[in-house]
Amino acid sequence: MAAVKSQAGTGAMHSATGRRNGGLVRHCVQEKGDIKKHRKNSDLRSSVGLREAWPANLEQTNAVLFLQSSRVHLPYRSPESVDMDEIMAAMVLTSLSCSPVIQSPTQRDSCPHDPLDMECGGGELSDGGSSGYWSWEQGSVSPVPSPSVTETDGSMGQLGDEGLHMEPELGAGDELESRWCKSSSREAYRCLWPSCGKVLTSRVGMKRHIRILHLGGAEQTHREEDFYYTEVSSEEEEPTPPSPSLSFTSCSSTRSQPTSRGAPPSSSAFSQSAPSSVWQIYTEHLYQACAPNETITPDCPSSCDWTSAGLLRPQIRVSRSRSVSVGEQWPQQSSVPTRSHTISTSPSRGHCSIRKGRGEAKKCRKVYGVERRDQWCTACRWKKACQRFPD
DNA sequence: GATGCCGGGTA
DNA sequence: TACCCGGCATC
Repeated sequence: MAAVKSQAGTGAMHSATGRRNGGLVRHCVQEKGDIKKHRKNSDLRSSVGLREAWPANLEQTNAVLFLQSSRVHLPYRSPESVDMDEIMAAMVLTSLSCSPVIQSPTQRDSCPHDPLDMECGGGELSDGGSSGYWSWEQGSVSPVPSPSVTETDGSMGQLGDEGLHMEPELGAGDELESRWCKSSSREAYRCLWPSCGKVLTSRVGMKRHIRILHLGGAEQTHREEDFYYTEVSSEEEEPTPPSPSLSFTSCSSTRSQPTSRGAPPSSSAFSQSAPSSVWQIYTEHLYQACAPNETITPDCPSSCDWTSAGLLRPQIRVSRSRSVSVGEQWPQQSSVPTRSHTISTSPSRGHCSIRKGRGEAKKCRKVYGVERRDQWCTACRWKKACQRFPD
C-alpha cells in the first residue's frame, strides 16, 4: 500500500479544494489533461473497434452480399454495369460513413410515434412482457446490444432471432444500408404490437417478426409490418450527469465503466457520459486516490469495443459492487454520480448543505487508525470525502 | 465521543 | 494549489 501510495506520488495529486462543487468541476477540467492519453487510448481502441472491427465484419458481410448480388446479376449486366455498381456502392458507403444516422423514408413514415416520446418515460426499451429479449435502460446505461455479435453468431437462419435474416424482398443495397445504419447509429427496432415490445436490431428481422408472429405470416401483408414497429435509437448517449435518472457513471461511470457508448463523448463533454473506464481513470486520480489491488483497466479484451463494453457492462457492474468489507474498492460509480448530482443541485441549495449520511464503508481512519494517518488517502488526511473507501 | 466531511482558511 | 482545520451532521 505504501508503495502504491508513493507511486501515486504527489505529482499525481490534484486539486482538492474544499469547494466540492467547484473542485469537482475543476477536476473534470484538470483531469482532462491527465486522462487525455488514457482517453486517447480508449478512444482509439473504441474507435478502432467501431471503425475496424465492425466495418471489418460489415465489409465482409457486404462483400458477401455484393458477391451474392453479383452472382445473381452478373448474367444480366455488363462489366461496366458491375463497375458502376461498385462505384455506386463505394459512394454509398462513403456517404453513409459520413452520416451518423441514415433513416429510410419508410422508417420515418412508419414511425408515427417518436421513439423518444415513447421511451423517455421509463427509459425501458422493453417491458416485462418482452422478457427474453435484450433491453436496456436509456436512462442509466446504454448497454447497446452488439450487432457484431448478433450478426455474426450464425443464427441467421433461426426464426424470431435477432432479426438477422436476409430479407429476400430487400435488395442488397437496402440490406447494405440497413446494416450500415445499424453499425453506425446502433439503431434498434421495437415492435409496437400490443403487449409485445420486442426489440430487434434489424429492421428486416423486425418486419419478419411482425409479419410472422403478428400478421400471420401472410406475404400479402408485405409492408404492412412497417406500421407495427418503430425505430429506437440506441445511440450510446449517456445521460447527462445531472440527470435524475442517472444510476451511476459520472463526471461514470463512468466512471463508468465500463460504461461507454455511441460516439465517445467529446473531450469537452467529458462527464458522466464518458466511458466508465475513462471515468474510472478520472476518479482514480481524485485526491490522489491510492490504487487498489483490483483494477478495472480501460483496456478491454482485444475484441472489446464500445459495443462490447455495453454488453460487458452488467458483468463489470457486478464486479464493482463487491462488498466494501473487502477493504479496498475503487470509487464506485454510485458514489460519483452522487457528487455530480450535488453539483447540479448546489446552486439552489443555498446554505443548506445536503450532507449525505455516514456511509457504511470503513474509511481510512477506521482502517488504518489515527496513528497511521500517513497511510490515509489524501482526502481523508485533508478531512475530505474519502476517495479510497467511498460509500 | 468518534467519525465523516463540508466549507473555509492559510501558506 | 496543496494542505490544514473548525465546525457540523451523523452514528
